[in-house]
Amino acid sequence: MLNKLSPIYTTQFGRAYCGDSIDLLKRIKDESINLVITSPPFALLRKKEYGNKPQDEFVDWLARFAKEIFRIITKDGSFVLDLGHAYQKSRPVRSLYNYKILINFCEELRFNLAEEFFWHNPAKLPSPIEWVNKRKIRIKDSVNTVWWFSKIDFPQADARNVLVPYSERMKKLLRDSDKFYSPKKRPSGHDISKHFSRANGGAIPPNLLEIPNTESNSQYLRYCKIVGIKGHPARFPVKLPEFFIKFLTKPGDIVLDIFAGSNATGEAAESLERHWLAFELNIQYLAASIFRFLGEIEPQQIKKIYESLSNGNLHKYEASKIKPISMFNSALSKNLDDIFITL
DNA sequence: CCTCCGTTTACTCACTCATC
DNA sequence: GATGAGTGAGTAAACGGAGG
Repeated sequence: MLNKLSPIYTTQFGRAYCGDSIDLLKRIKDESINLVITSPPFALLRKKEYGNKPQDEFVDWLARFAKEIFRIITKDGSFVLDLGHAYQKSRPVRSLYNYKILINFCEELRFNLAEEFFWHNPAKLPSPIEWVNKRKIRIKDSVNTVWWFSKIDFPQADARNVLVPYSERMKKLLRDSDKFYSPKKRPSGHDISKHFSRANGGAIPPNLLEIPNTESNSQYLRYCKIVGIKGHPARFPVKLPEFFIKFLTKPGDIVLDIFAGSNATGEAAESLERHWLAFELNIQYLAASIFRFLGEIEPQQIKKIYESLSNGNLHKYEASKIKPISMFNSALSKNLDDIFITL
């Protein structure tokens, strides 16, 4: 094994490593990562090209990674896990695999469930075809469960970073609370006071995250087309990691995605000035993920970069040299070498 | 030629967003 | 305002290869 791990590319804030995440996680020091956010291959019945695990092996398989994650996140760090649902084989009955993960991580690995989130993708196609489209005995499943785990009861979190605009009705109330609102005890028993009319800069968001996954002409996809490859087949929208990075970290913190795929997490972290690490087993997926960081460059140059990264030479590429970052805040600079164990 | 496998293919549709 | 591109899932039938 190499003494020093070599990223296949770096940016101003991040590093992308190719390899088995179990091995890579073991090279990270205890309590050094603020947030791990990831979406593993789901335990679907349909075989996917990125190699998903069967339902009966899934919990044990993912728990091996989670154990390392528990070790490497800071005391007040978080672990956010996006999981889609699946059906049992040959039955219109749900698999409980994502709930088994939740219970295993909390009861065996001693994670807290800080909060459960639901990612609603309204543009999800109606599926699975057999139960939903053909027989019409089930309706379309358009939410993923997103479990937010922590080690302690009070992990770093600030909802003020993820406030959403007030509704039109609430804006009216804030303009003239006397006219639109009368503080009193509600039938539910809640005593809604005068404080309800105080403007706090936005509404507290719900745990239902409505984010359509409809990317169709991003720079990433355009560059994939230029190079002549398909984009990663199961990308999550950048807005999803963006929400949790804003909510659970500060600028300069370190975010890790252990199943990085096309590195949407890295893109979100980079734009929010958080350091990031991306681990991905498939060199082609990881090589293409550099497209997110290149800016507008010539097609010939895009092809050259992709070739040199995907040929397996683990050629180190600095995206920041291609796309100069003008507004780099040096106060946030951190030596990412410090978080790795040197053998 | 037939059987027993495993593999491939047909089936079926809601919604968003950028661009023209 | 219309258009095109992109986003997936599980079953069962069809297909194809190996072996007798």
